[in-house]
Amino acid sequence: MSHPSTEPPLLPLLGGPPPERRDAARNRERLLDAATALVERCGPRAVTMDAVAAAAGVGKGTVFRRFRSREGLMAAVLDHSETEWQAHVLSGPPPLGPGADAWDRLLAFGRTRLETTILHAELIREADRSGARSGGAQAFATTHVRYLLTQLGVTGNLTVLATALLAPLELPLRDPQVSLDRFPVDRVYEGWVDLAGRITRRP
Amino acid sequence: MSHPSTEPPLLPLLGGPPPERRDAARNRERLLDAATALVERCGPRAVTMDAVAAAAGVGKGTVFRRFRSREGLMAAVLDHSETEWQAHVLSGPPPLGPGADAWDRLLAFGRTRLETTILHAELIREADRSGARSGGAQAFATTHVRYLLTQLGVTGNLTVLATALLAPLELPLRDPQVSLDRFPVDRVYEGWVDLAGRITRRP
DNA sequence: CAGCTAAACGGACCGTGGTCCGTTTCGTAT
DNA sequence: ATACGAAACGGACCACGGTCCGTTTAGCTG
Repeated sequence: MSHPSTEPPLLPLLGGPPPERRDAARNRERLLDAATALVERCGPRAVTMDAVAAAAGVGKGTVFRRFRSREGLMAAVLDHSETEWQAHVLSGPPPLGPGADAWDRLLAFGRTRLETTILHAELIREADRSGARSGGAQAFATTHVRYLLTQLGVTGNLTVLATALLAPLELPLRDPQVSLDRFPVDRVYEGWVDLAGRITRRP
Repeated sequence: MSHPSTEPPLLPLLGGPPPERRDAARNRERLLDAATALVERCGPRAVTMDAVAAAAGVGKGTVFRRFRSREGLMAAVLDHSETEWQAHVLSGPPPLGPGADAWDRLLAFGRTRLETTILHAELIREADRSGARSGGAQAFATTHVRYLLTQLGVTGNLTVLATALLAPLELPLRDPQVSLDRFPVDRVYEGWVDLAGRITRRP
């Protein structure tokens, strides 16, 4: 024990878990690409883990070590597809991005979130079997809505209020009737604006 | 074609689908009982379809003919466990049942629904993998909330408003932190009352 | 009661999600 | 360059959900 050189953490270990080995990172990317491609081509429902592994040229065990479960893999694919929207929300042009006042941002948020939900409906369902919803996607939306509500001077249990506000934006998941083919989606959005007005106590 | 006696429907076939054969009904009950018992003993997560079939003394195919899927079976068990609560809502004593004014009924609804959700959390998760939620349980809650909102003179898109109102009552499903061990559940209920006030535009 | 049909039955069978463990590879320390 | 421990790899393996189809049975008709 005379040589203290066996201690790896010379720096305070800022980044939490140790970094990924190079082969691991490479495989993660291969897998994500393969999965995305397969999902696009066949729809999420039809994609099997074996197929993803094969397409990525990797063993099945590797898929599960990286993504834990089928649900985890789908969540990763989803997150990846939603980064663009998230970027728009965080730093895109107003009214969705910063610059507009909070109410207008909220409305833009609702509209675009509703559209995105419809667009990714199948993938969301696959990524979120058994509503654990700890996945990045939901967390992002919740955080942002809480922020906007605060900006609007809303006080109270923000978790409850944000949950209430977000739920109807997921209606397309339950009711396949609600699609982009106009009619019902506009109706939902209209109702949602009313709801937002009530929750923020607008006259 | 001279004998028209081959036509079964002498009466206009009021009851929709034809009634169940006696053996089928018997097996449905056996299966429901067996499933309920197993769920109670081992928790829903651990109950396999083979086990239910065996415990009911029935072939596996029969389980699937009756309940379509594992999810369907769990939904049936859940429905059965929730009948008592539903009866209270429909015809029990006030303020949950009829007799009290709509606002008080709504509050009682929220309280008891929250408690019931916590009580049946695991079962609900198993019964509702991939939020189809066409199951009786959710439909009942939605219908009742819409009714109460109407009584309170709320106008607008009631589907959207009811969805918003019901969502936070399912928070325990997402956050295992929220349990009956007092603190957080009271906090959620408090927040929900505030939400209900906002949605019905109470001062 | 015999005969018939549609429905219900059961369990062998299949595909897929998930695990396990012997082998290989990476990164480092000497 | 070599040695070595930790981490990643791969694919055989298992369990469970769901289907299929040959067999049995309920309930009617004459």
